[in-house]
Amino acid sequence: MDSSTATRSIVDALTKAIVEHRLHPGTKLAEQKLADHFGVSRTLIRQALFQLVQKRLIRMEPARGAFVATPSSDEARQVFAVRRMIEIEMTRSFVRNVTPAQIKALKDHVAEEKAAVQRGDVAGRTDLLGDFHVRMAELMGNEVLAQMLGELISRCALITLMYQSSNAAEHSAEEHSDILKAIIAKDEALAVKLMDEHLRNVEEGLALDRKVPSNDIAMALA
Amino acid sequence: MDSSTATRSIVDALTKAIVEHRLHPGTKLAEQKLADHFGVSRTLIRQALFQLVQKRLIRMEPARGAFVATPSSDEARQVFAVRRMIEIEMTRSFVRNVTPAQIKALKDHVAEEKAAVQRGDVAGRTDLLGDFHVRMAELMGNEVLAQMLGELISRCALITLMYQSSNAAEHSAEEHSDILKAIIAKDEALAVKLMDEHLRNVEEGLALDRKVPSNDIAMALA
DNA sequence: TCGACTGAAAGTGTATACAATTTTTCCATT
DNA sequence: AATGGAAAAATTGTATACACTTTCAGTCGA
Repeated sequence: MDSSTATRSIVDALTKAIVEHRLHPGTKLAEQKLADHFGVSRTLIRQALFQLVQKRLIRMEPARGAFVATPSSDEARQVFAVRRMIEIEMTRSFVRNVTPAQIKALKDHVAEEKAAVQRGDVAGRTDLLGDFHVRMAELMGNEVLAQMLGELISRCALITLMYQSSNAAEHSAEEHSDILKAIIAKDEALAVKLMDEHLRNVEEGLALDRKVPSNDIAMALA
Repeated sequence: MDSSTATRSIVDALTKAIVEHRLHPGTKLAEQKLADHFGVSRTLIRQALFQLVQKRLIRMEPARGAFVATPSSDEARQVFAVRRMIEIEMTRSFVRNVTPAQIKALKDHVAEEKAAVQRGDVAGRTDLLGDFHVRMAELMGNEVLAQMLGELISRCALITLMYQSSNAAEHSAEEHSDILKAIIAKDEALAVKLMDEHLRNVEEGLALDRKVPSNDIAMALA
């Protein structure tokens, strides 16, 4: 009946599966299998897949099908560069207009993060760490910003899975806490500096130089 | 044959038509008419429309069809706010790493802008004015950035059409020229300041407070 | 004349059919 | 056993069919 809702729910489900690492980079997404799983025809699956291509979460190869995206290290660096651009200014703007309610919301969020870290809930922690940034955007009341940042962070979820090194962002939660303190103190320069460093730390925690297993023989031997 | 290419070309054609103001905000996009026009079945049109929804260039109403988007003034302000966030930092980063080749490319672009202004080529001018910003992103070699900024500027094309006031950004070309001068002088602070002001000028040149003709009677009478 | 009902026309939402391509399987050949 | 290749199976790309919803025109009644 309602077109948007049907395919949208498929898009959401697949997005969630990819972001939550239940579908790994490179995985083939066969249309009929997805159709069977969701109990719909391939038509709707196809519509959903094309939307996921736009979100850069999958890629489609002509006549070969859809695959979960495998972002290159170059792309990863670019995504982080854009995140820094957006989030530095977002932080600046946030500090300037911050309200008590916003501070409380972020405090609650950081508390949740710490709780997840404490109880060793890796999946929950990863989720929450990304959400902190989207939460800031939402709290600013800028849906366009929240939307764009959300998409960038979805891509970061893929990137993280591909390039995660052992010493992956362990202290992100602490860094969030520090950023929040600077925000509360209305120390614009410090908050911006901490946010910039935080994002650089996350990026440096990745092994972006590591060779990624490739199916392409030509590339592997280059 | 090649799926991506077929529907992609439809997406591109429709995007171009919307951005170039050949399709006005609110226009109904009937699937069969589009299918006839492009000489394909509704299946492909549908796939294209769903992608355009993701690009926020159209909206789809359940069982009622697709319409060219009519961004609200709130959304317009948010889009500009995000543009400022991105472009301020982009400018900063650009100045820091600028090369002679990049300067030449921007000089050429500004020259084209001025030529378009001179000969009263309104359509060409509008195009070029947006392209200046995307061009900067491209020159930085960050495709992710260029892509995102491109999408934001596409939305600005719609916004401009809806809220354009008489004294619309006449001197954008000059402002671009001034920004470029600051870049050449490697005056980071000035370049950033000029870019910020430029984007604010463009936004203020719009009549975002003006009531927009609405088909929704309830809203029109509110 | 105006308004509400009714049926037809048009349009959307989804499934299915079918051609074209890719992948797999299996057998023959070296 | 390894290689090559042809037939079969599976998968994608596109069109079409059909149910359901909205829109519109025309008619009837007040």
